[in-house]
Amino acid sequence: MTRQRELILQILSQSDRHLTADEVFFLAKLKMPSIAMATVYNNLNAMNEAGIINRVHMDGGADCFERTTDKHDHMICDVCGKLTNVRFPELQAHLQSALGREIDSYDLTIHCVCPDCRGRR
Amino acid sequence: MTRQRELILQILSQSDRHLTADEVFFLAKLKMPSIAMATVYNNLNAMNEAGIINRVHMDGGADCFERTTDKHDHMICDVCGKLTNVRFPELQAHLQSALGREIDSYDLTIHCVCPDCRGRR
DNA sequence: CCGGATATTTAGAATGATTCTGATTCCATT
DNA sequence: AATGGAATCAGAATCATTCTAAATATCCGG
Repeated sequence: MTRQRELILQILSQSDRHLTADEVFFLAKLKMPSIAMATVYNNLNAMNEAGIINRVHMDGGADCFERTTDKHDHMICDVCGKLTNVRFPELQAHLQSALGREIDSYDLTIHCVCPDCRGRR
Repeated sequence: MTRQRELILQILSQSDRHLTADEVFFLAKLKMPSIAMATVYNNLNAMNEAGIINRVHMDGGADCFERTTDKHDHMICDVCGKLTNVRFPELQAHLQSALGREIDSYDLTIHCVCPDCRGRR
């Protein structure tokens, strides 16, 4: 656990939203001006593989990262593009029994219109 | 519908697996040596937006494309990396009622060990 | 506390997928 | 045959991400 990794993890832990590598880099530079982009990616990748953080793929944009909490899925608003977390506690078991096979993991992203945008129409 | 688009669609329709833009380009060049990569991407994007084909994101690799058939999800083998289609006919309705909101669409990718790799251990 | 092995960081170059650009070609219509 | 609009082409450009090689930090046994 280097100072750089600690800082990156702190940034992700304190953020209330998903951050791109660029955003993490920008925020990290405020606290540690010498930090390099490669370091940000190195640590994001390492922590992602260790399961400490999650990488989230965004269609037509840079990947986002978030501090891992409990297993959850993602919902993207078709109107404003906001990414939020949703939870379906039974889903893995459900898929597993429908498939008749053990599942290691799954990624689910739902596209819908978020409450804010729905109300605004 | 230009000759190029027709060819690209034919290539995807006749393939028994998901193809990257590069693979489509290679196969298209065999039939039409003057075709350009930009044309392949233009048409893949246009047909994807029109719902005629699907773009499938692959972790750490180029996106893949397939001719659209019925709605289905994807399963990637953690061992050999093979991508196969799976169907959960009830899933969208299920997610919708669990979420209490209308869903426009969703993407689900399951990570597991495919039957071939399972048997081989 | 010291020396050396190992891992990490840094800056910038390199990569790879995809998109953009501007000129050209195609096709349908007049 | 002329016109206009859309699609194509080749190659340059872009963007996110990874790689490289040198410098630095960290850790461990003595």
